[in-house]
Amino acid sequence: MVKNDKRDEIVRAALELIAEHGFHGAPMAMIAGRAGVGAGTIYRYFENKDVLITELYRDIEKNIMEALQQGYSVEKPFRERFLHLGTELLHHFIHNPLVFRYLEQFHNSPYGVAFRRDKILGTSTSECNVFRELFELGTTQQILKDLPLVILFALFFGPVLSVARDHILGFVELDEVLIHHTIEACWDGIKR
Amino acid sequence: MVKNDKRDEIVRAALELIAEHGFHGAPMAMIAGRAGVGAGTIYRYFENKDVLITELYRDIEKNIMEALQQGYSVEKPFRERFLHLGTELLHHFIHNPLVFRYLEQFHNSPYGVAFRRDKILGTSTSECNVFRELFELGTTQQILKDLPLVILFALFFGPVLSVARDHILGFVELDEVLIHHTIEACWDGIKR
DNA sequence: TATTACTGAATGAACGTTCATTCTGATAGG
DNA sequence: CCTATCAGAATGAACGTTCATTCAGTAATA
Repeated sequence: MVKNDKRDEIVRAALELIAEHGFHGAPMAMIAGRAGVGAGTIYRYFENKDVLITELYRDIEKNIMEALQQGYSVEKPFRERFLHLGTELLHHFIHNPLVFRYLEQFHNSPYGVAFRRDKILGTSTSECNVFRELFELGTTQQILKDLPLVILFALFFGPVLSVARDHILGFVELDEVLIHHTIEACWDGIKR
Repeated sequence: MVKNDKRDEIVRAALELIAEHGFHGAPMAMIAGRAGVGAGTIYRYFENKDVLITELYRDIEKNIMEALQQGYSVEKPFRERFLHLGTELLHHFIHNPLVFRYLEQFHNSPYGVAFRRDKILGTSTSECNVFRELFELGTTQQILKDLPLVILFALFFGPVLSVARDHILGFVELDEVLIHHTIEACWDGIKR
């Protein structure tokens, strides 16, 4: 009987604590406590802390991927598709601050670099594929600036992540209008 | 008796190790080893690890500030001033990868959030002041988009930091042309 | 009862920090 | 010129703490 009950509790507790305090501020004992299980129980579900961390990351990435697909259609015009992905991504971060904070912790750690390498250079089945597809189409169709994909990514993800962070930290209150303007500004940055 | 001999060695070692391995991957014993001093010697110059870390941060910030001032003149037209600051900042990061990596470590840590709060909300004498001044001027003169300062910052710093990171990690090779195009694209994002 | 799931005290490694000791080189007395 | 004295710089082994992980024992389930 594979009870995901406890596994889910462990993952939830890990997300909360790591998002709030970072990897080193979230000891296994604390995660176990928050999850309402014994410290040893975690090791029945995850080989070690690294595995817990990376599996949680994959869960999150899958969720984001699914959220972005909603209402996305290759039929729509290019610009509309871009605006959709941008606003959806920003929405998702704003409505899931724990997820966002976790991703930040993850990306700024030894774990993160290897994953980013895959995402930018490789052909991993990651959240970026839908973006990669769109951006490469945009450059070949001369809709976007003639810049390396990595630069275009930076011009888009850079502001989106910054803005999401500022919102979550309370430096700015993003509403629908502001979100829209931000993504439009990103568009101005990448469009030819 | 230049008292700063050992202090400088300690700071240099801390910069190298923390930039490369993060705060938790750079134990005091390792910093001492790299600096060629005893472990206890560090505590003659710095009260504890936190003080070492934040003093190193202030040193770095001061250097960047100075680098940005070079060739900067409030006489020049707005756009030119922006392009100057942008390219100089990017140059500085690219030519000082250890500094950049250290800043990333710092900003993504408990230390960083408080500092960012100051930088964005407060009136600290930090690297951002020259940017804040310029951007506020740009909005009042209706040169830049009518967006909160924080958003404009995100539209500029977001891409610059992303691109610098990608260059340093080897995901893209930035040359003069590419740097210029990147900063121009940022300009497109923020200009009205 | 047999098997599996769970627990949390025990373990050992790693860390920041301390402090008794050693080193260094300047000064003073002879 | 030599040697004794000394202040403070430097050292690194030792300490106490924290953490991930283990495992012997307990509870639940079949």
